[in-house]
Amino acid sequence: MTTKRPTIDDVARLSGVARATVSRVLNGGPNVSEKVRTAVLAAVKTLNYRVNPQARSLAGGGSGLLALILASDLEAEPNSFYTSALELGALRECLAAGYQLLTRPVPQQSADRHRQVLDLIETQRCQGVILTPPFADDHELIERIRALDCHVVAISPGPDTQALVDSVGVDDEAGGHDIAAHLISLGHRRFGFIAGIAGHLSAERRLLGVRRAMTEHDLDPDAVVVERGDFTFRSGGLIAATLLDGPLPPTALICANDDMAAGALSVAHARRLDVPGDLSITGFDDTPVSEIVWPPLATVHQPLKVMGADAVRILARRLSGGAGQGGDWRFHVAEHRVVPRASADRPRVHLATATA
Amino acid sequence: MTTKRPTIDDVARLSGVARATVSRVLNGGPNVSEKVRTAVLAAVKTLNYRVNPQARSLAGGGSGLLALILASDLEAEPNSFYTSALELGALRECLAAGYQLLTRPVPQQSADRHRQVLDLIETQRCQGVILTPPFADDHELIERIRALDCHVVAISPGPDTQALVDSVGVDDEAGGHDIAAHLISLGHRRFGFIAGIAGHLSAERRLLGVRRAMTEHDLDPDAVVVERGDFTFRSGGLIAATLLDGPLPPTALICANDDMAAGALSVAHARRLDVPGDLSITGFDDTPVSEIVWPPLATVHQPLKVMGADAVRILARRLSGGAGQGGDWRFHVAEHRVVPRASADRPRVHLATATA
DNA sequence: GTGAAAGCGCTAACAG
DNA sequence: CTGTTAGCGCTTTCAC
Repeated sequence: MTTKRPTIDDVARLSGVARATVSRVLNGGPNVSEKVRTAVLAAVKTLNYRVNPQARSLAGGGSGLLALILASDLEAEPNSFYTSALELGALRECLAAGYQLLTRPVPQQSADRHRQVLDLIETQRCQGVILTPPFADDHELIERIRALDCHVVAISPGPDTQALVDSVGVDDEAGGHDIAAHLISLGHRRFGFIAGIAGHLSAERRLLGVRRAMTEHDLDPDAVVVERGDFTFRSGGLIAATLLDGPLPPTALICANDDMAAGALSVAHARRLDVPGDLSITGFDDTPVSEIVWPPLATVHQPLKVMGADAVRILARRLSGGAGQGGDWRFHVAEHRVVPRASADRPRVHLATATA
Repeated sequence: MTTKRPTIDDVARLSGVARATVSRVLNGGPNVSEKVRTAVLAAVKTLNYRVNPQARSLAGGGSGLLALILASDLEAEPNSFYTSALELGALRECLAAGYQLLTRPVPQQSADRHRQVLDLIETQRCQGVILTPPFADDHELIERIRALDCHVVAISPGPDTQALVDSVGVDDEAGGHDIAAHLISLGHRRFGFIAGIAGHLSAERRLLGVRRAMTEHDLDPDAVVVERGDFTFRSGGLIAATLLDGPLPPTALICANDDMAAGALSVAHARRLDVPGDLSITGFDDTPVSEIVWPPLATVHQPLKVMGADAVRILARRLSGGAGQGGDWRFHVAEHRVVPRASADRPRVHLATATA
C-alpha cells in the first residue's frame, strides 16, 4: 500500500493547468482566475494531495518549522508543568497554523548554549523561535538568531526585552501585587518571599508588586524577608526552612512559583505546622501542582497554554505578514488572576500582632 | 550576516573530489579511501558545513524525523510528568542520534485519530513513530503506519502487542506484585485497587501482580476491591471516596499511577485520616508528583526518561541496520523498583485484624 | 492571468 | 574506489 503520493504535477495534469499555477493557488499567490482556482482545488481534493514540505523548503518556500527553546538543567529539568503547558499550547496552535514545532531542551548554563540554539535554527532552517526564560532575556542570543533571518518571540521577558522583541506574558508586577494584597486582606503583616533564579527578570517583578502592595497598605516594606531559590521543589523547602528559623518568622510565605510553594508546604508539614493556621503559603503559575498538594495552593493563575499558542500565532503573523524584520515589537499581555485556595487564610496565632 | 551557507558542492570543490564522494563520506557509505575521507572531513570542518536536511530528504535520504504520539484529552491533557519525562528522554536521544522529534498530542477518542497520526507521518515523511498508551495497543494503527513504510515502537504495550512490534516498558505485573508485597509485609490485609482506563493494557497487569502477591501470602484474592479511574488526580479522589465508604474499608489503597494516588491522598486529608496510620496509599511511576505531596508517596519507579531514550535508540537502530521490516520484534524490559516512602507504613487501627 | 524553464542541495544508480 | 548523470517535488523568475 506504499502507493506513490501524488505530486504537484499530478494536480496540474488533472486540472489542466501548469505546475506554476497550482503553486500559486496553493500559496495564495496573486493573478489566478477564480475558475482556475476552484478547478485546482477540486483536483487537490480528489487526489488527496498535500505538498511535500521538504521539497517546498528546498525550493525556497520556507521550512514551516518553529523551535521552542526550553531551559534544561540537571537539577531542574524541563519536565515541569510550566514547560509542558507552554509546549502543549504551542503544539496545538502549530497544528492549526500548519507549522511543525521542534522542541529543544538546552542546558541553561552550558558554555555553548547559544551554539546549540543557533545550530538547530541553521541546520533545520527554522523560521521562528520561541524563547522561554531565562533565554527570553538573552539579548545577544536574540540578535544572533535574527542574524539568521529568523523571527523571535519571548515568553515572559523582562521590561527591557519587551521593547526589543515580540513577547507574551502576564503583568508579573501586578500578579505579585495582587497575591500580596490578598494576604494582607486576610490579616497578614509579616512576609517571606521565595524568589527564583536571578536571571529570570519577569519573576523578579513579582517581588516589586509585593512591595508595592505593602506600601499601599502602610506596611513597612522591610516586613518581607527575601531569599532566592531556583524554582525547584527542593529549593522551596530549603528556603522555607531558613525563613521559618529566622527571628520573628513570617506568617505568610509568598513563592515565585508553585513548585517552590509545594516545597515550602512539605517543610511546613514536616514541622507539623498547620497550614494555613500557623502559616499561609502562596504559589505562582497555577500549574496542576497547586491542586495536587494539600491544602491546595492559593496562587496566581497564568494562562500558559494560551501564552504558548499566542507565541505561535505571533510568529505565524510575522511570517505571513511579510512585515519582515521591521521593528514594532509588542508585548502581548495575558490575563492573570489570583486563585484563592485553602493554603492561604487568616493567620491564627499571630492575630494579636496585626495592625489592622 | 546572512551569508549563504556552504553546500555539498563547496565541500567537494575544496577537497578536490566529486560531490558523490562527499555524500558517501557523510553517510558512512562504503568504498571510500581513508585519504579521501579525511580530506573531505577536513573541508567540512573548515567550511563549517552541515547537510541540508530538506534536500537530503527530497533526494531520498530519509527525513530524519521521528514522531512521538501522545494521548491528549480534554480532561486528561498530556501535560503530565509521565508524558514529559518520556518526551525529554526521547528528545535527548534524538539530539545524540541526529534525529528530530515531532511531538503530536492526539485526542484519544476522536474519530479521526488514526488519520491524524497517519497524516503527520505521510506529510512529514517521518521515519519512525513512538506510540504511547493507549495508542501503543492499537494494532490497526500500527499496521497502517507500517504500510507507510515507517517503523514503530510502542511504550508499555500489552502482551499481545509485544509480539507484534518493538517495545519498551517495565514488567508491570512484577511491579504490581512488588508494591503489594511491600504492603503485605507491612501488615496490610485488605486492599483497594484504583485501576486506570480499560484500554491501557500494561496498567491492567499491575492488578494481576497484586493478586499474585496476595495469593502467595495466602490472602483471599477477593480481599482487594477494584474500581476503575482514568489516571487523573480527580478520578483518584473520587474512587478513593467510594472505596473508603464501602463496607469493611481497605487499610491500603494501591493506585495504578501517581496522579490518582495523589487524588486519593487529598481525599484522605479532607477526611482527616492519618496517612499512613489510618490508610496507606501507593502510586505507580515515581513521577515528581510522588515527592511533591505530603506524605511522599510510596510508589513503583519506572525509568521514563530512559524508556523514551530507548525508544529512539531502537528506532535509530532499525533505520540504520537496514534490517527493514523484518520481524524479530523485541520487548525491551526497563528496570522497575519499589520506592518505599512515608505514605505506606504499618496499619495502626486495624492491626488486630492482621493475620500475621 | 498563465506557462516554460531553471534550479534549490542532495542521494542514488551507473559507469568507469 | 571515484566521477557522472539524473532526478526528488517544489517555488520562482521571466516570457507570453
